[in-house]
Amino acid sequence: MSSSPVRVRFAPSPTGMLHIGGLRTALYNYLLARKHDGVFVLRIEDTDRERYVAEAEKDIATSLAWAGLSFDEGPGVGGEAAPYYQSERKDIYKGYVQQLLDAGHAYYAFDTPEALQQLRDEAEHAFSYNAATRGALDNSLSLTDEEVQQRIANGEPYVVRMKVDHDITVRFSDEIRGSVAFEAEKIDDQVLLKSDGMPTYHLANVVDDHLMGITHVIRGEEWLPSTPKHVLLYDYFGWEAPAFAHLPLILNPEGGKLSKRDVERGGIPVSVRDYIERGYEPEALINFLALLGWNPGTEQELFSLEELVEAFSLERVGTSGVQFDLDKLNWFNEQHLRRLDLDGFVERVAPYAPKGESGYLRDVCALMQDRVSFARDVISEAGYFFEAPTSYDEKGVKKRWKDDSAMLLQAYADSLDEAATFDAETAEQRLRDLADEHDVGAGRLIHPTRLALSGVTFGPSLFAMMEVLGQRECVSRMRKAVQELGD
RNA sequence: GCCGCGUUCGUCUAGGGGUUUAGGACGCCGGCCUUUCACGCCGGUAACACGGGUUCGAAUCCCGUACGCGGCACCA
Repeated sequence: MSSSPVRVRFAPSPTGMLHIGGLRTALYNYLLARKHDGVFVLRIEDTDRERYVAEAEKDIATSLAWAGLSFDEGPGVGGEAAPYYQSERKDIYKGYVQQLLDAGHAYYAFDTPEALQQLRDEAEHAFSYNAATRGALDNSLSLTDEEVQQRIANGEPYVVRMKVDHDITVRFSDEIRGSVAFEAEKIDDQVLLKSDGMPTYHLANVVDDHLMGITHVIRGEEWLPSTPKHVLLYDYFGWEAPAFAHLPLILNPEGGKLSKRDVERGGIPVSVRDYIERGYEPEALINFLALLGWNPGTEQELFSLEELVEAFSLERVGTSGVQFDLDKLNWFNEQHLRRLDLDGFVERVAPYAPKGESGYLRDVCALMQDRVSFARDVISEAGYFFEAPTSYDEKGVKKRWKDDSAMLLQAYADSLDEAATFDAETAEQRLRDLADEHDVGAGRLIHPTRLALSGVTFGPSLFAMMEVLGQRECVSRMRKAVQELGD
């Protein structure tokens, strides 16, 4: 275990609801921080005013809180490196851009977005703003100083681009993939400062990670191709780059990038919010996500968040894209539901339950905990605990309701009605006695009784169920069934 | 098109030169338990992308091919 002060950050962009892949990125960051008694920072990368969604930031906070991923520094909690909104750090970036400009590592460019788009459209393969093309473009490297100053003074919009020198190879080590190399001539002169005065991700990300003392940048694999730009930037500033770890992408069941479309197509929700709404337990989603791309090297599958912290390491994160399997998530949900103690389980079910006596819900839960995949199933699959059946399963009736059922059920109801005490044991005793009396198998009574009480042919142990339902309710439902189904 | 990353059962994965008749989990199939249905337990199904090397020996190392994914914005 390392004793170096680990500082990691999760830096989502508030452009939409928190993505499931984003939650996994946050989780891995969180795990590394907690594992090494480090610091987990939340930073909001809101430099894109065009795509800003006000609701998004709240969703990020809500989702992280729901998942149990607490952060040590960030919006709301503050910290030494505040502010944690990039939009509030504009002046900071300005200074660093100037530093780059002064050192000749960056330059002004006046090309309009439209002009660049046209170049891209006209290019045979792909247009790149780089050492080979910049001389013919509208920037401070092709213009005289006076002209540049004049145009800026005139209020002409401009951007600042990083000047990437060619004929070098940018190498860096990725914690997950090992050594990665890119030829500088393939890297373009990335815009660092947009014409609206906002930094781009690349600049802001490097400056902030350095200023915030980030030691490990853990992010999705989609960032791998732009990492050489970041490495170059650290170099220009004379800063030591943090360790990089690029996580394999989460794929949809067809093997493509998980997108909104997958919600309708494969039933795979993309937003964390959707998982919350569908009733997944946070422990299950976290456990599932942790194992999606990482494995502990043991055969343990079920983990609490604390256990994940204990077991986690970057070295055991995989390298290839992983497909999302809803069946397995569902299995984790069942497993985590069963791990709960009864009171804990009741807490999860309570929000779905009709108002009523809490002791009763607890009794129902005790019978249902091992039988459901989702907490709400207790209510949806065993509604008969809360309301008498209004109909009887047709196929069940056909199979289980015999000629003598009405008569037997009537007799059983009468017998139970007279009982001085009522619990599972007496219910069973009286049923077996009655069966003996009429010289029929117990099943002849058990099945029609279940049908009468629940309307369906499946469910928890009949006698346990009867005890929970209570004497009066059982007798009444049985008599009603005799009337309804007759003979 | 260019650049990068990847490739073990359908899916998540273990394994990192001989311990492998390639292990576990989900799913699926079968059985046991239960006069219900589940849970649980037991068993089964199913994989090293391909081709060359290196080596006494390769799923494991190297090269190539194929395929997949990602990136190539004044988006992150």
